[in-house]
Amino acid sequence: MLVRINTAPRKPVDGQLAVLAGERMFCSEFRYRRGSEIFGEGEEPEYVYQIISGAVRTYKLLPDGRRQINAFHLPGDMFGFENETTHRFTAEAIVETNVHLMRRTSILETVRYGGAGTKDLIRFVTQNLQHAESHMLLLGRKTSLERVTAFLLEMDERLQRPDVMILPMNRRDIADYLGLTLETVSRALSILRDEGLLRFDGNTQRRLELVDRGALARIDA
Amino acid sequence: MLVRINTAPRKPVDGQLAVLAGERMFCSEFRYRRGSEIFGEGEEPEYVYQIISGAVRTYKLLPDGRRQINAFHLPGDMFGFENETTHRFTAEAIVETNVHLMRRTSILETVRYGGAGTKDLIRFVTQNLQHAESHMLLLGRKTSLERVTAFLLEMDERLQRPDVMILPMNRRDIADYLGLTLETVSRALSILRDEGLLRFDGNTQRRLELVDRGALARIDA
DNA sequence: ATTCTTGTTTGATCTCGATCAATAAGCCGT
DNA sequence: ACGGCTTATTGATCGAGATCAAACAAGAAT
Repeated sequence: MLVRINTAPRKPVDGQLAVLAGERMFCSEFRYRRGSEIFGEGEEPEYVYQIISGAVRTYKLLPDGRRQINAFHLPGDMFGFENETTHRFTAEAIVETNVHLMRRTSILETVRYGGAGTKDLIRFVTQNLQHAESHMLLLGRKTSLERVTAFLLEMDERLQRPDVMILPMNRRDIADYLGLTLETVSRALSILRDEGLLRFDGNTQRRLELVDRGALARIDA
Repeated sequence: MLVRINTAPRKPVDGQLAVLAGERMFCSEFRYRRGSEIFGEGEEPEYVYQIISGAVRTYKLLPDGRRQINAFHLPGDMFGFENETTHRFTAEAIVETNVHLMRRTSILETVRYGGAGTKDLIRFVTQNLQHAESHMLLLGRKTSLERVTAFLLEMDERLQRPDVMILPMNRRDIADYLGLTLETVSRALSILRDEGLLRFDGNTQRRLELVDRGALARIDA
């Protein structure tokens, strides 16, 4: 029997960025090592990025080091667009990551001249906003078990429900995304495992299999 | 000595909506009673709103009634724009509220035909996103005292630092905005009062005066 | 004024998730 | 394979904020 795992990107990678800027736009490629910074909060935005392979986290820090991850970006996803003169958060490669990048000014020109990409740009920003709004509900009002379950279902969907899900991020990243500690994330995963809703696959804790998506969906209020 | 309070709107109310749609656009007026719903989550979006006077809360609910308020809207603010076919949250008047409203389709047409309002629309959505991103940091990582302080400073700024700030929303609204309970909000306010950073003005708890904005800013990490 | 309702504060106690701590399990390079 | 390092799990304890509860204050209606 064939087991689908999410090692290879499953979304078409050509889409959004090209649409946004018009097909003939120059689009170079770049590779970031695991853990390296792609851009920092407060820096001037030069490029817009689309992930070819790998994974990226974007986050904000408080002065004392507390971290809130806004979003994880997976193959096919765009990130880094700014309307202002500074980046509002930091972006880092979670694993070795290949991206397409394109000058931000190219995209702004598209908008200025009423290009076809304008609607897509509005849709892109709106989708980010939509994600942020549901994440506020999670952060403000959900329990730890609900948060972890919501995270699993979000990743499951974005990876197109693979049989075995390979998470690129560690427990601390998940915790900083969900407003929890890594211990609480680990405990919640253990509970879900003990109740038979998911399985850790083989001998590594980053591969997991959602056994009962229905029951998980019922937990995520 | 003249004491500035925020009973009257201080921002020009003409701005955004008119710019967005073009000056000649038809723009009617409407009044909502205290507590009444302006639109509900899941409904089809018909209008975009700009507040003339009053205040509005927008929120999401979980099935069991837990509520997360995304944002408060004050005189001059626009809200209710949707790119999708349904509203992503509910909007209610907090107090008696007068709005300008304009058909959503008019605004979408402006974008379709590459109107001057397109850039403003992108800026509008981006500002919402920006607010949501910093609110995620608050909800995920700040303490109750930091949250309440951040709320006070946010309102202070949006009301243009009046000498006496009149909050239109009650403690429960503030709590549901900050991911806390109303008791915790009340306790935090009492702490700030006891430490001399703010005063309750006269005999009502909704009027307050920020005595030491510097100290408040230092608390809000 | 008086009553009713709604909103706010304050206190007592509880609980969920944080913190502290130890162990275990992978991963990587040699 | 081995050792060194990072990541994850699990247990014990703590504490910030929730919950439960009561008293109090402020409007609004009569």
